[in-house]
Amino acid sequence: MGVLALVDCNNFYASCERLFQPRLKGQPVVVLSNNDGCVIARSNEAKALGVGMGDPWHLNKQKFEKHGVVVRSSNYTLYGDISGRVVSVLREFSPQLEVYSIDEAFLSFDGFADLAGHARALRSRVLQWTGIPVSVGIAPTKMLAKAANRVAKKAADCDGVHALLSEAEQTRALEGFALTDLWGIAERLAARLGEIGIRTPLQLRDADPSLVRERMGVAIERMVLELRGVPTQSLTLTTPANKTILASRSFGRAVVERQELEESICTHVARAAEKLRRQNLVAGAVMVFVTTNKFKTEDRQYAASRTVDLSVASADTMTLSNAALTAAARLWRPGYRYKKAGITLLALAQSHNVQSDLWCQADTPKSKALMRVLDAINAEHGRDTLKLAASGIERGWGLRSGQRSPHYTTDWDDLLKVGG
DNA sequence: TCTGGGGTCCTAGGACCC
DNA sequence: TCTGGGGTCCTAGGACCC
Repeated sequence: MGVLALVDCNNFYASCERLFQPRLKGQPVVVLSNNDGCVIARSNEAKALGVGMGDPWHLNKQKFEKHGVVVRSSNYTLYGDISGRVVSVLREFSPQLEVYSIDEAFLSFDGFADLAGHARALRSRVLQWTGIPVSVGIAPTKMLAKAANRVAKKAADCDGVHALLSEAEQTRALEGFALTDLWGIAERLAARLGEIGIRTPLQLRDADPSLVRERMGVAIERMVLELRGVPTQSLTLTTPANKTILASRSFGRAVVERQELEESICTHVARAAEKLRRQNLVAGAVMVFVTTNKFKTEDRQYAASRTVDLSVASADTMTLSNAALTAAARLWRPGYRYKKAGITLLALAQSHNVQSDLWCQADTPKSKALMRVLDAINAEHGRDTLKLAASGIERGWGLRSGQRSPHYTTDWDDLLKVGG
């Protein structure tokens, strides 16, 4: 039987802030989202004061002041850096490791005799070397490891480590859980499960899997199996490439001018393009979206998105931001008070087929030569022979092979020869 | 005045193409 | 008179996670 450990950093962002400000030890600390909008992390002391996840800051300022809550703006660069350090310590405790999020990792604990002892050693070394406290849940499946971790965090007497290996232990732990304490079940799903008579984690575990599948779908059936100790999700040892890249921000105040919206779109394009480039990907489409302020119910509401295909060769002067602005023009409606805008890069593909010397600036002699080559090839062999994809570089182009591309080449000079 | 940002997966209808 | 069906893309929305 395989054994997994879920290692979860306690109050991660708040713990990171404490690393460099030892005076915050023992103090209630909260970390705020972008724009200092709402609470996204709380120290135990802040939790004890009743500060909730997602609480808006502007509605809680007085309360925070009254209780001496230390408020920090978020610093994701710092958190990412510390996360990397934690993971490198974890790797010393198991080579089979899945980084699940910025503050969590699943480790295979197969082959270790003293599981709890191994976990305690891990815990103290992470604390010693990085200063971050973690909790460890040990169980045969991811879902049970999540549950075990929850117990480890809650129960003061288990020293940050808890194992759910036997069915008796699992039953005892799940008895204290609500459905929504389970990984993957939130309010809506819990309500739907209630409709078919499933109101507790134990009822879910003991339900007929095929019936659950029929009524609730395959995802919930897998949860039943995982709760029984039957793994349905294995470790993902290598980080899969992103399928989408999103860049968005809320405006500090309502935006009514088109130009202001367009400026924000261009900023988002630049940030998303940076991420795209860093991951060596190309985008096949760009989607732009806007929304009004859903909290202002007296405002007229509007939410829309428009997508522009980037794989069409005809638009030889189109850059990523041109494409995004084209999409923005299609969804722009005057008279609304916009609160949020963003872009998503879609249909991402690895750009390893694209050699760096195939990248060139748009509107340059090289790019125009490239366009002539493509036109010639496509005229001769059909328009989809080669496709052009906007690159991650703003104002740059790269080549991506089409579905049928007998003339595909990764060499710039070859390509120019093909086109005559 | 002030309520985050970045992801995944799924579903469904309409448009459009062949 | 009988009036297809499969596939893909786009838009929109739902649900969940950290």
